[in-house]
Amino acid sequence: MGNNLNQYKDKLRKNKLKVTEKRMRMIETLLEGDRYMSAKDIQEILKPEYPGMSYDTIYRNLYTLKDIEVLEQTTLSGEMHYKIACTTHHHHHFICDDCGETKVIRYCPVETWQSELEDVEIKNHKIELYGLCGACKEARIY
Amino acid sequence: MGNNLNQYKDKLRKNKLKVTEKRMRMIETLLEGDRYMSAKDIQEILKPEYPGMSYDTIYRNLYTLKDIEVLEQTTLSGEMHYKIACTTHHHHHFICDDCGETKVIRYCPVETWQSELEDVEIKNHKIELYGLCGACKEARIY
DNA sequence: ATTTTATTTCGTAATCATTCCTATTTACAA
DNA sequence: TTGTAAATAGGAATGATTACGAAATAAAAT
Repeated sequence: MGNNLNQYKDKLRKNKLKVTEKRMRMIETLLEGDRYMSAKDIQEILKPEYPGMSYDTIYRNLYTLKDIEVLEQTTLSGEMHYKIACTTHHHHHFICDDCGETKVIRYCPVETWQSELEDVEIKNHKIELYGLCGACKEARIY
Repeated sequence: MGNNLNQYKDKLRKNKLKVTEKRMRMIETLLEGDRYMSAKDIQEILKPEYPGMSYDTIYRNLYTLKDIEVLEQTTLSGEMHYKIACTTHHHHHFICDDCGETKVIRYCPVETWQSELEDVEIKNHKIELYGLCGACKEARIY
C-alpha cells in the first residue's frame, strides 16, 4: 500500500500512544473506507483478522484517535460515526444517503455568520450536506 | 397567554390527530422554552402536572409533531432535541453551549454548495453554530 | 535483554436513550 | 350518548455505548 501510515505512527508516538497492530488496522480500515463508519462497521470489517476483537478496544481506540485529531466524528441516524480527519484545510462534508461516500466541500461562510450575529461568540459549527452522489443518483430507479 | 395555540390545534386536526391535553401542554412547554429540549427536559417540566406521564407518550408525540412539521429536531451531545419550528422562512440556528438559547441565522449558502458539487443532488443539509450567547459571554469568569 | 508501561482481552454488567407491548382511557364523530 | 379509532400508562425490551478489573500481551525505553 502506498498509504502514508507513517504520519499516523508519528502522531501516535508524539502523543505517547503505542503503535499497535489493531490501532493501525483500524486507521487503515478508515483510510480505505474514506467515509463515516460506526464501531460496528469496523468490527465487521476486521472480524476475519481479529475474530475476538472486543468492543472495548474499538470504542476506546475510536475515542483516543478522535482525541488526538486523527479522526473526526459525527452522529448519523443515532449512531456515532468516525472518519479520517483532514488537517490541512478547513472543510465540511457532503454525505451520500445511499452509499455513505463523502465529498469535501470547501466553502464555509463562518465569518459571514459571525458578522450576522455580532453579540455572540461562535466557537464551533457543524455543516453537513446530505443527498445522492453522482453514482447513486444514476442508479436510482424512479 | 396570548399564544396562538389555535394554529397548532388546527394543524393537529388537519392531520387527523387528536387534540389532547398532554400534546397541547408539550407544545406550550416548547413554545415557552423556545430552545432545543430533550424528552427528559419536557418530562421534568411537566412532572408536577402529570407525575406519571410515560416516556412513550413524550417520544411518540415528539415524533408525531416533528412529522407534521410543528417541531424541528437536532442531536445535541447524543440526545435528540426538539424545538418549535418556524415555517415562514428557511433558516438555521446558533445554539448557546451554556444556556441553550437559540438564535436564528438567515444566511444559507446551499446554492453555492450545489454548484461546488455539480454531480451530486443535495437533498438535505444541516447547519448549526455553537458558542456563547451575549449574556453567557458576559457571565463567563476567566 | 530486561524492565516498564500501555494496551488488549474477555466476560460481564451498568447506563442511558429510545422503542415496543398490551390493557385501559380518551377524544371526537355519528 | 355511544361507538371506535387514537392516545396513554406502565413497564419491559432493545441497542448503543461505557465501564470494570484482573490477567495476558505487546511496545518501547533503558
